[in-house]
Order: sequence, then structure tokens, then C-alpha cells
Amino acid sequence: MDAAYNHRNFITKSGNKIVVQENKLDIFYTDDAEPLKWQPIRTIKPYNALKQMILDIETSGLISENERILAIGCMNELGEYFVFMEENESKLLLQFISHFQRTSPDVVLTYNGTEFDLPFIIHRCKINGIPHPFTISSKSRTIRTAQVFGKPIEIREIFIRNSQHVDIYICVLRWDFVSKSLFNSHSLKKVVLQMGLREHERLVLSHPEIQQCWSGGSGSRGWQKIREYLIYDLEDTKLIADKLVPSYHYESLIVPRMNLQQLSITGNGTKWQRVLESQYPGYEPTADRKMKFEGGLVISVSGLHRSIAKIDVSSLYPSIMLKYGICSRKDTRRVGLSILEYLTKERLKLKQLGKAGDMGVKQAEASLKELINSLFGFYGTSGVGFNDMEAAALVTAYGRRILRFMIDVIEKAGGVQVESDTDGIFFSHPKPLMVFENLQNSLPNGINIELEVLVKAMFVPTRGAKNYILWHEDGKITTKGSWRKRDRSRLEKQFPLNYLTQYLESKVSAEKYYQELTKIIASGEFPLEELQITRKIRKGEKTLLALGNTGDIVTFYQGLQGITNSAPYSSSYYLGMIANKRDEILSIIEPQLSSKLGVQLSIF
DNA sequence: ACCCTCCGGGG
DNA sequence: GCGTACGGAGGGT
Repeated sequence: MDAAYNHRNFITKSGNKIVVQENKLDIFYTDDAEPLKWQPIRTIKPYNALKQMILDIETSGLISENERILAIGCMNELGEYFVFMEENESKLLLQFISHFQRTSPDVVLTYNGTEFDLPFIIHRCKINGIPHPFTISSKSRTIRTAQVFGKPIEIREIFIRNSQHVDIYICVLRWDFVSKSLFNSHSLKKVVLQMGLREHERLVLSHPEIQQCWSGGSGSRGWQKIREYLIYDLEDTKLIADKLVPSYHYESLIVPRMNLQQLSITGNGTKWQRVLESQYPGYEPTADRKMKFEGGLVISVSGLHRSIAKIDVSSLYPSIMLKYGICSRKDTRRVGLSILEYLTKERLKLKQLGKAGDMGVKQAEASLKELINSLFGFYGTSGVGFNDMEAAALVTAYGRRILRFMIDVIEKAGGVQVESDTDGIFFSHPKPLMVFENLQNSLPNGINIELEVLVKAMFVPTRGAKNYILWHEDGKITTKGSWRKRDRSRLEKQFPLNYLTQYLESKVSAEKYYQELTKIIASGEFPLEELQITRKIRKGEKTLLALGNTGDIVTFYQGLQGITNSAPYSSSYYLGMIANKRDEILSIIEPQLSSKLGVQLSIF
């Protein structure tokens, strides 16, 4: 081993930029420093052993001054529920509070309870003169890793005597801040579907419907309906909670002096800071100032590719940190790495156990994954004392080198790289398993790979980094990135998918589909549901103001004389639209033909 | 190409 | 306050 090798020598800083001389990094280097042994600070009971109360209320309106509580629903960890519903609000509240005291849950779980349910209950208790165990924090707190419209949310925490509150809405925002998989909505009903936790739509009541149902009175079918609706909401909240909250629970093994409520709203940067602080009593390093550095490698090759496989590096950044010994330079005893090593080993153990299907084990494993993946981000987080921007820059630099190395191996084996992003490569090759073995044999020890998916075909648009369509063996189609657009007609969204799916059979069949579609559109018989768009009229949208006022929600499509909601649709508009789409698609998948097509279309 | 506007969650 | 990347799409001018 070359004793003189020190990757920190390959870092240069200028202004607020860090540049790593990637080509000088040796990806076959292994750090051989003996790591410290690290053990968790305490033992905790499994998440499943916590007494839960999932809580949701139905009210006559949104403002607690003027409106009242109609019903309160509670569900425990076993899924058993209790619904309190009374004509007399005071009686209802008393029943609920006494149920609460009797069951004394360890944790109360709500969906947006911080903003809505709990303040509403508090206010209605106050009006009815009923004592309760809830307090609203006097201080507001920003959660930077839970954002709406790109802005961090501000909350006033709710404290509960002898219990804790976890707001699943905030957990969802935090989860999506990282995963970015929930587009357009963070509502309970949508989230549960998009996370794949519920298969089908369920009973949903609008506000007027709730009022209508309520007016039926005690024992009515309306009341029964409200109960049913409330129970669905409780179930949905529990489904999401069971996915997201266990991670936070198990973090208390690692993070000192934080309870579940704090863990559920505190970002990972602060958590790692607490961990390291507790290791260095009295030492308060100054945080590195924010620096820019290059991230993961992203490459894409547009076109329609067949016989695709994806190979991922398992836990790329954590593996890099362990293999090359990268930790914060302020963490001189390298405790971060010791913990990382402990977590990685534990996770491996749990992963083996988890194959038996034990939910508790799976939850614990998922939480370890969270922590493992968050250590890298901590290095690059500004404002936390133990951060180290250079360490973060080194990690991504090694990552790019490893990915480039892999692409090289794939190409030498005759494969074609199609899309690469940070730790995974889509490539086309008739024998992906052979390529996989090839890679396994040539990658450095400690860098492990997985063969993730094998798909029939993949479409990557121009400038298509992180956007693609996959055709799976079983006929399923999945899309990623910009394919999930809103405010587009079904025709516009579906046409490229359908055309390409046909094209995979043959160009003839794609063209046949296109011709048939143009015939139906030209005939004027194409269903309007496929063409219309429903959305709110924005300020200054002249074309839509013919249909209503700013702020109105309207359904419309293109008519012969502009936007309409009643006249016949403009077939030339929609024919032009799909002609353009087809042109665009063909120019990507048959670039050699695109010039000819351009001529055709300008005539058309 | 750039500027403006808008979107959410709970009932 | 996990990073690269402090939101992003769509329409008007």
C-alpha cells in the first residue's frame, strides 16, 4: 500500500468552490486504519410495542372559533378503532378525553394534526371548559427538510402530557423532500395511493357531503357514513405511519437525548451533529461555510433502446466512506465511521433476518438505511459544527470515478450505456448477467453491485437526464421524471406512450396506430374526456377568462374559435399536436430520418 | 429568453 | 437544515 497516498492532497479550493482532481484518485486504495468499536447508547423496545393512538377529527368547518367538532376517531396499534360522535360537543369531548386518559398512548399520530386537529381540539375544549393534556408551543420552528412549494414549513409543535405527537403530514413532506416521488399532492388520500399502500380509491366525503351526512342526526345513515369515512382516514394515516415512523423510533438508539417527536421533525444534519457532539464533550468546532462541489455523475443517451439492464452500486456513498476512510476531519477519532460500520453490519444482519418477513425487523432495517445514507449529506450541510465540505466533495468524486470505471467495463464488454445517475447504470447488452459478473470481478473490494432490473425497452428523450420510460417483461410500463406532467390532456400524455409501445412491435404498427388516431380525431368523434383539461384560471390568462373569472376551476379544450367547453373541438389543432409529437419521437428514435420528416411536416 | 403567477394541508 | 440543485410548471410578452 502506498503510504504517501492522501486524497486530501487532490482537493483545490477557489472562492466557494471545491474541485477534486478526480483522475488522481485511486479507487483501488483501501483505508486500513483500525476502526473504533462502537455500540448503541441504550436499548429500546421495538416500534410495534409502542401504544399508539392515531387521531383524526371531522368538523363542521375549518375555523375552530365558529365551527364545532362533529366526530373524533381514534385507532390503536392493532387497528382497533373508536369513534366518538355526539350531538352535544361537550359530551363528545369529555368522552374522548377520558378515552385518552384511560388508554394513555405512548405516541399520538395525526395527519396535519399540528396545524389542524390538535389546535381545533384544544380550542373546542377551552370553549367548553374541558381540561386536556395538550399544549401548543410558544415558539415556532422551521423544518427545512419538509417543504411546500420549495419553502420550508414553519410549525408550532404540540406537546402532549405523558405522550408524544408525530405528525404524519410532516413525515410525508420530509420523506418526499428526499425521494421526490409524490408529484402534485401531499394529501392523505393521494399519498396513500402513490406510496402504493392502498390499491384502490376509497370512500371520500367532500365538506358539503359531511355537513349533509351530519344533518341526518344520531343513528342516521349519514352518521354511519361519516364514521366510515373517518375510519378510512385513520387507516390511511396508520398505513403511512407504519412505513415512515419506525425509522425515527430506531434512531433513538443512535441519537442522544431525542425522543420520537423530536426525531420526527429534526433533520438528519442536526441528528449527526448531536451524535458527534456527545462524543467530544467541550469541543465545539466551527462549521465549514457552504461550498459548491460537483455531485453525482449524470449521463443520458436519447433514443429507444432494447434489452436493457440496470446495475446499481449498493449504498455507494456509505461504501466509499468506509472503504476510503472518509469522515469529517473534525471527527479526529473517526467516530462517524465507527458508527457507520456498526450500522452497516447491523443492517446486513437484519436484512438476512428480514427475509423471514418479520415486519419489525424490516422496519428496523429501513431505519438503519436512513441513518446510513444520511451521514454523507451531513458532511455537506452548512451550519453544523462537525461538517466537512471537503469530505463531501471527496465522496462524490470517488463516486464519479467508480461509475466511470463501470461504464468503461460495460462498454468494453460490448454494452451500450444508456442512462447513468450517481450510483446506477442502465445499459443495453444481450447478456446482462455476463456483464454483471464481469463488473463484480473487476470492481475494487468493498464496492458491491446489484442487478436491479431487466426490461424489454427504454425510451430516453433528448436532454432526458433522469427522464425515461421503461417497458417491463410483464407488459407493465413505468415512467420517470417529466412524463408525469399535470395540466395536460389525456391524449397529449398518452399518445407518446402508445405510439412508442406500438413502435416496439414494428414501425408499421406504430404508423397504423397513428393513422387510425388521426382518422378518429378528424371525424370529430374523438371523446372529449381525452382532450379536456381541468384547472384553475390564473391571473391574466386571457384565453381562459372567456369561460369564467380568475380563480374559477374550469374544464376546457381547444375549439374552432379558441378555448371552449361546449363547442366542437378543433380537429386541426389536435391533429397538429399529435403530428408534432410523432415528429419529435421519430427524430429521437430515428435521427437519420428526422430531416426528411421536417420537410414533410412543414408541408402538412 | 425572461418575467409573472400560481400551487397546500386539515373540514 | 442530508448533498450535487434553496421549486417548478405554464402562460404571457
